[in-house]
Amino acid sequence: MEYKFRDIEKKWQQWWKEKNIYKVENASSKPKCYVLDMFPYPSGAGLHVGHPLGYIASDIFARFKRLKGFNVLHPMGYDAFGLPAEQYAIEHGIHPAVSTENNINIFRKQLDNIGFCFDWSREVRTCDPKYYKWTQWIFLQIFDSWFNRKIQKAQRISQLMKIFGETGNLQHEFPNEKFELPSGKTQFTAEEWKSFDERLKQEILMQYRLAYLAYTDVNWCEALGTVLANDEVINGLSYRGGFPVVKKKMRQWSLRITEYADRLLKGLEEIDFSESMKDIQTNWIGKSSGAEILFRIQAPTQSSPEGKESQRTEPRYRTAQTSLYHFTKILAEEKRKNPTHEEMLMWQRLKNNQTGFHIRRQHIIGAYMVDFACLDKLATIEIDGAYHNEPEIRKYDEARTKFLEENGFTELRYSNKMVRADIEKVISDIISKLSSLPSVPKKSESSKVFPSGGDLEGASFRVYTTRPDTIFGVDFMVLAPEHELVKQITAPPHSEEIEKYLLYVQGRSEVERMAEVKKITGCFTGAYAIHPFNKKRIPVWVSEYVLVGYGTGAIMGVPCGDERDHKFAKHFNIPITNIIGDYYNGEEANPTKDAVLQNSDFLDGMVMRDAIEVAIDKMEELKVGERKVNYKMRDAGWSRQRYWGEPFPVIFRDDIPYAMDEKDLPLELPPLNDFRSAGTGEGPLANAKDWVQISEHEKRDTNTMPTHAGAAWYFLRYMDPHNDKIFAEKKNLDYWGQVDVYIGGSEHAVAHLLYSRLWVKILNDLGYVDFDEPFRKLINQGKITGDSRFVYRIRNKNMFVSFGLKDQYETDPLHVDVNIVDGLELEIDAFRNWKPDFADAEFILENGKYICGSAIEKMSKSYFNVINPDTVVEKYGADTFRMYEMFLGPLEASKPWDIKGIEGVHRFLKKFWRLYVGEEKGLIVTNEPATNEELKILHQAIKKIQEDTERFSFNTCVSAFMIATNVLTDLKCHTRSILEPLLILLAPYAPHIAEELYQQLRSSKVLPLGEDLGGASSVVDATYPQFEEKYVKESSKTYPVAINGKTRTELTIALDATQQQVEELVLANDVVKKWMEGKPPKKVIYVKNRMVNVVV
RNA sequence: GCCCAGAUGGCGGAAUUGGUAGACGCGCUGGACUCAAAAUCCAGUGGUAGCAAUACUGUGCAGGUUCGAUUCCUGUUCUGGGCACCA
Repeated sequence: MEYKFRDIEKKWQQWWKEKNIYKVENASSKPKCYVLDMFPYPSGAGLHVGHPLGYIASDIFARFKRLKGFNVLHPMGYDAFGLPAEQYAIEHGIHPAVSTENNINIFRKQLDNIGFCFDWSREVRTCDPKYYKWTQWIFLQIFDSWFNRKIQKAQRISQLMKIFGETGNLQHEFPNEKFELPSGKTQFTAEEWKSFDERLKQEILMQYRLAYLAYTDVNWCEALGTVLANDEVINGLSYRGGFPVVKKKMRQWSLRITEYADRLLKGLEEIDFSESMKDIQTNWIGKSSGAEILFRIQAPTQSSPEGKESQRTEPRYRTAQTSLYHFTKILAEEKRKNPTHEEMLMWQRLKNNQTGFHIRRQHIIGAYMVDFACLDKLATIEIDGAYHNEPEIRKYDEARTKFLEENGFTELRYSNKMVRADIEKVISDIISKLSSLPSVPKKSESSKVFPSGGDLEGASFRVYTTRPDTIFGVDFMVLAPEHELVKQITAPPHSEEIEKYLLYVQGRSEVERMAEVKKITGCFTGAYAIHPFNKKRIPVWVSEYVLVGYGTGAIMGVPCGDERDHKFAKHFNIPITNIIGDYYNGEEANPTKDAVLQNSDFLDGMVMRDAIEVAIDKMEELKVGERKVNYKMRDAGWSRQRYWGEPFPVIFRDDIPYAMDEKDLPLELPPLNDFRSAGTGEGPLANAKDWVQISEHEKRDTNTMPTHAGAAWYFLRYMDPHNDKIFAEKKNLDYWGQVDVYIGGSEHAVAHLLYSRLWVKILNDLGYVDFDEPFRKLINQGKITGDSRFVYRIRNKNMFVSFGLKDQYETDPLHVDVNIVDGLELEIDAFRNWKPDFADAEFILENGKYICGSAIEKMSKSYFNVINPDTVVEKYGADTFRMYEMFLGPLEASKPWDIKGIEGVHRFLKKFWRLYVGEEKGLIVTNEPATNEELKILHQAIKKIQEDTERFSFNTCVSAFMIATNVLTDLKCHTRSILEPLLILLAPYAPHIAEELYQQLRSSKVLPLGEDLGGASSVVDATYPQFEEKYVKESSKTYPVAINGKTRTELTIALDATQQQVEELVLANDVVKKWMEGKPPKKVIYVKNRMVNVVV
């Protein structure tokens, strides 16, 4: 009987399905094992041979564990929300739900073809309302939580409110250091808390919530009217269309993951992730410790910005008419303390540069006071209340408008009603109007307003440094271009240059800004900072290599100790102070901590390492700085301006977000046909007006959650996938617990893996799950790359030249479908039929053949190098495919797909088959007793395969199967007691052939299955064979014998030989004697079971 | 740029703690079976020299530690990955 793999595989796949072989129960006396693949996104392109690599590995492991007596949870489902489906909908008008469903069906068919043991009764899809109901529910739990730093745990908001009612926030400072109350304070007492109105209370609580709203940057493309993902932006231009992209602030949800930075770091110590994965996460979190130092700004003088110090204490800012200054100033201060409700609302949104513009409130211009002013853009913003409607006031208003116009101001007006109804619209209108205004006319004499020098009374900024010991080596300061002080402190002679520079930086990505170290850019602001200790004047620069989001957005430049600072100083000819003596050679910076400090005032003579603490202590003593732990990680942006994601389960009542009632979940996506964004920066949901606007005072969020949301907890849902009372029953969560083995690509290193770790930690804090880390062990499978083929077209001709001759012509390489290339030789007829353009193509051949070029690249449709697993399975069978994918190399390594080697694996399975089944006779297994040699082969295989499977070294397992099969074939072994255990060993790898042979053995009357292996109804539930040492034990070993480390001969020596016996035996050997050339042996090294070495 | 991983025959790879480098498979060469082919089987296969025994050489490159290094250390070159909205 032939090995008819196609029939066999179809038959058993069907049988497994009918018998529900892969259904897993939540209750079992067996130990549990949870084997999980990373959630796949069902893309329209379907699976290529690279995708199943991890699935095959996890499938083998799951089957292996089941044979070993575990209750194994091995589920599969779909991360079905996401951008590609939405983009497809925009381009083809097909609803994401429809294309996603189609894609899932294709995906499923491809998976089924490979014979995986998934329990499909547990399938989940993130886009299913029954699923995302619980995604929303968990989001609400996060929204209803805050992080108590004292106990390093999340607690309910009600707990926080109770604390506020008792002690205010004196025990729990605002997590966001920049936040301040309308009074300008950052602390409040219990009494004050009680006196706050609802709006302020909610605003304060928002500062603590683990899911919170704030203004954060997006990539905004005005021309496309949409927000773009980072990888849709290239060199500051949109990927589609090449339109300019700028950073824009939008009010969005964030998760306060920064509060968990320390716990996420600590958790890494107890989980089994690869070192590189831990490194990536550690870097991402980016914990460092050092000091935050306060630098005061010295205001530049108008007349001589670079000149000598001015002692002026009066503010330089002179928009106010001098005679009225004091009067209006008092008035302004008065008004600031008693803002109207709407003014306060606005101020919460406008302050602290949230809009990207520096806006002041109750500002005096001339003799007039405006509600808000953006002086960089010469714009004022008025909130028009009833107050302004009185005739007298109106007259005043008109005079003011006239005055402002004459002085080049643009006035923006909004009614109180508008502010109350839709503040978002007002804010986004302000942003867009301000964006369209030119920045302050630089040399306008008519204007009484100068863009700089103002408000500098007490102006200061903070820098974060890990090297406070180098404080006396500071030669310059650098602010991030986005730093809020930049425009304020820039002196007029420099403002044009700065403006230009800021424009340049706006179009640069962070990676570009960090990466290009050779290209040094920057711009002097004209301002000086004052050294906190020696009061030296330090020039303040702006440069793109400082990022606003990291630390304080400002650094102190220490050229002798930091290479980047050094290059900067050299490039701009800034004099360099040497504080490390000989350690600095004048050519390059030296980041040492071992130097003895010089030129460093009170730190002189100290080793840098020790000076760090001394410097910080002194700073704290003088109140110019403080000890500080810093994290590179920022809070996670959780809003997407997209349709195809989970809607936020919140309702805005008068712009204050409130959690939806749990019983109203899920909040389903409204039906929509047009998925283009609203053009205002809002997502497509803004077009569903009825859905968004619930009532006059109630609105929904038009954003949706990122795909990370559904994927942050799906592994919990598999434990109880159909529960409609809770996301998963506690007893199931307790039984299955952590994922024991998680297999997937390293591309998820920071996003998915950090967010799911975060969600589990929060659920753990809130008492829903008992574990703190979701994944006990993580394995990153490598990628299978494609092997592309190229043809070379002669420019402007429909003529193609073979690879070896292409250099004689001017050619362009074109990707050619790998399916019409045999090795490197192009099938010319197939090529002509491939595309109409090539029907008349002519060829220049070498040796009568057209030879293609080749390259290893990502497997991608656009490279025509995609191999569909279906075609491989059709030709060789699923078992061959599974084993070949494993045989290609180590699971974690990336490797190119090469179909050639698959023949060898296929041949192995045929050879394996022939151990059991004769060509004509059918089953040829006998009950002969096994020989010692056969038993040795079997038990060597059991040991090797068991150990290697446990450590995910599947490629060496395949080799081991081949070796065993080769030797047993040579021995003509057909013994049941050898072949039956061997079959079970193979079952995880090649389940179909194993099931077929197992069932043949079972149904054979003369050959009842061995009781010790379970005699189960399916090979899936057989018992894994037990390794027995006695069969592989040997009494002697053939040792390599080396003289001076070079192997010269072999000797068989008894394993229990003593050192002395070995020495005698070895020295008596002729070959050894020859190589010793009569010299006496210095030493004989004998390592038992390894080797012998004679040193002469 | 920063961080990480990797480099072994013509190819994919093996060598688990420093102990016979190249297991296993592909490819290639020769042979058996066959009218022929496919399939299957047998033998050989890192390089150089040699009929052979054997010798020398060999794990990206340059050094070092060691009786002994693919493995450990230092430096270096190249390749791949990550660096915050693809998933």
